[in-house]
Amino acid sequence: MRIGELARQTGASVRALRYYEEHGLLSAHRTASSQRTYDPDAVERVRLLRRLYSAGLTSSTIATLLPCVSTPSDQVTRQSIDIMRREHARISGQIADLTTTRDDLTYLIDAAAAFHRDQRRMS
Amino acid sequence: MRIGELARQTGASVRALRYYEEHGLLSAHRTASSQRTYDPDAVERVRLLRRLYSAGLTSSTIATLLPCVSTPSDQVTRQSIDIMRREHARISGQIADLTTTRDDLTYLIDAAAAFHRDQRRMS
DNA sequence: CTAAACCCTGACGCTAACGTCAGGGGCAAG
DNA sequence: CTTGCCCCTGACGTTAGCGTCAGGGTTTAG
Repeated sequence: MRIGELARQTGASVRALRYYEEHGLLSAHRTASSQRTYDPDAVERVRLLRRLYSAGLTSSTIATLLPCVSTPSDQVTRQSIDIMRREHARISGQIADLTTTRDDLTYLIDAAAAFHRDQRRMS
Repeated sequence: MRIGELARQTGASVRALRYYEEHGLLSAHRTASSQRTYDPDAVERVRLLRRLYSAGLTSSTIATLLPCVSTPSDQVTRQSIDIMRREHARISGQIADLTTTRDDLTYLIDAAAAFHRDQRRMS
């Protein structure tokens, strides 16, 4: 598949896909005319990348960890384990914060909606 | 309390606190010489701001919601309720993604650590 | 009184993850 | 052949949330 198709199937922009490649996170074959061609499993790869990005990892962190993900327990170093532990802790903390915030919002929405109903009843 | 003290108690930088004020998220009294002075409850306010930021809200989104937070069920509009609902959904999704990613990491760390132990045993 | 530590207002700098534009090919249909 | 749509490589633009520096007052301990 070509880049436009991959973009459609993953929700990533064409620019973003080139960016991922530029940073060593995604590879492509090339046709004689230099057009990128992707294997079907690139779709899953890109979805993984997007999850990692949205989890707050940076390109270079992802680049360090990807060898572990694609060929588990092969390119493993003490350093990569440390990075994973740090990210694990960071993400756990972030989940806790987000949960707090979400609960705050739940409370606020309930209160606000109730108030809003009352207001309508009064008018 | 002055700005440096507030920074220490919240973990935010002095620059960040001024930035929050600049965007209408934090208010301060001023001494005759223009130095900012904060009420004690500014500490909690700043902590709330940081949670919201780390939950991925932007300054302008926070600015829209803050009236609801500080004076619950007062400045409530349909619009602000919609915003809160959208953010609530977004955050829920983000928590799910983060949980997936964290579980992936847990698995990888276990596998990697085991492999690493084996490697040492072999050498 | 004076030095150290703190605060003020601009205003330019920075990074990440792309957006966007310029300029130029490639290929299938009609 | 040409119209239309997709693709290529630079390379500059953008946005948010601060960092940092310049130049200049202020507060406090001794």
